[in-house]
Amino acid sequence: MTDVAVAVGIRAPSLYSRFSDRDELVAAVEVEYWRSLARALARAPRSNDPIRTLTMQARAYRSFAKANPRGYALIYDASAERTEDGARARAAAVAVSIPSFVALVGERDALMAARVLTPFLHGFVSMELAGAFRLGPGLDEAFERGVATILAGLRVTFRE
Amino acid sequence: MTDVAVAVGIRAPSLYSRFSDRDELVAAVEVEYWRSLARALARAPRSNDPIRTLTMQARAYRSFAKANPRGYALIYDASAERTEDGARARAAAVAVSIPSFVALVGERDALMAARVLTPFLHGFVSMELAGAFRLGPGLDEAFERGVATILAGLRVTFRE
DNA sequence: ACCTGAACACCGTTCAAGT
DNA sequence: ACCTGAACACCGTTCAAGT
Repeated sequence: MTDVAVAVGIRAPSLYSRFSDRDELVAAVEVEYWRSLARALARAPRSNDPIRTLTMQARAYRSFAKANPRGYALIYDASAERTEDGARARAAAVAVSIPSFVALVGERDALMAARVLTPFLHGFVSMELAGAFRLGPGLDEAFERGVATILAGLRVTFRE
Repeated sequence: MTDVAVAVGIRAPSLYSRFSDRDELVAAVEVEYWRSLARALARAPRSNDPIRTLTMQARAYRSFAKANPRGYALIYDASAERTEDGARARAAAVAVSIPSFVALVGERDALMAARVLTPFLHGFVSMELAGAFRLGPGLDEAFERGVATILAGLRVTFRE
C-alpha cells in the first residue's frame, strides 16, 4: 500500500478513502488486467477459419501473459478475493473467442470446447511463468502443437 | 512462521536453525507436496491401454488438487522460490506418466505430448480452485471430455 | 547443541488533526 | 472533502542469554 500510494503521489492512509482495504485494491487491479487481456484478444487477427482465428487468439493470450507476468499471475490467483466485477471482466474476456468456438463445434458444445482450450492456455503460460518446464527450448513448438492438437481434437470429437 | 512453529511445539525463532528463512521453509513444503502428488499418480490404476492409464492418472491429479488446494496452489506458485530440490521432485512426479506417453505417441514425441496434457490438467484444476469457471455444473464432464479430446488428438497428430 | 524472550524492521490499517 | 503524521497490530527475523 505504501509503494502504491507513493507511486501515485499520496501516502498510504489516503488510499483507504478509495479502497476499504488491500484486497479491494488488488481486486480493482485484477479487473484492469482482465480488460487489458480482453483488448489483446480482440486485437488478434481474425480469419474465416475458426481454427486460424483461435490460434491467433491463443498466441495473443500467451504474449499477453509473458508481457505482464505479475498481472497474469494476479488474474488467476487462487488466494485472491473473488469479486463480482472480476467475474464480469473475466466473462467479457472469455466472450471474445466464443464466436470462433461456435463456428468450430457448434452452439451446443462451444462452452465445453472453450473449457478445453482455455485451461490448456492458462496452464501452459502459468507453468511457463513459474519456470515449470525443465527444458526451455522447444517451448514455442510445444505451445503451437498443443493448440493445434487440441483444436483438431475438438473438431473431431464434437463434430458428430 | 509463528503458526508453523507453534504447530510443531516450538517458537518461531527456533525454526531458523533448520531453515534460513521463510522462503526456504516454503520450498521444503513444496517438495513434500510434489512427492505426495507423485505417490498419488503412482497409485492410480493402470491398464495396457495408455489412454486408459493416462485418464486414470488425470483423475488422480485432479483429485489430489481438490484434496490439497493450498498445497496444489503452492507447487505452481510463480512467486515461489525456485530450488533444485523442487525441480527434482517435480521431475519425479512427471516421470510417473512418461511411459504411458511413450506408449501413446512413441519415444520421440512423448515429452511433447506430456507438454500438452499436463498444462491442460494444471490449467483446469487451478482455474477450478480459483473459482474461475462461471457455471459450476458440467465441470466433471468438461474435464472428462477435455482429457479424452486431448488424448485422442495426441494419438492422431503424433502417430504418423 | 537447541531453545527462548525481547527487540527490531516492515507494512497494512486506524484515527485524530490539519487544510 | 481530502490528505496526513503518529500510532497500533501483525509477523518475519535477529540476537543475546538460558539450559
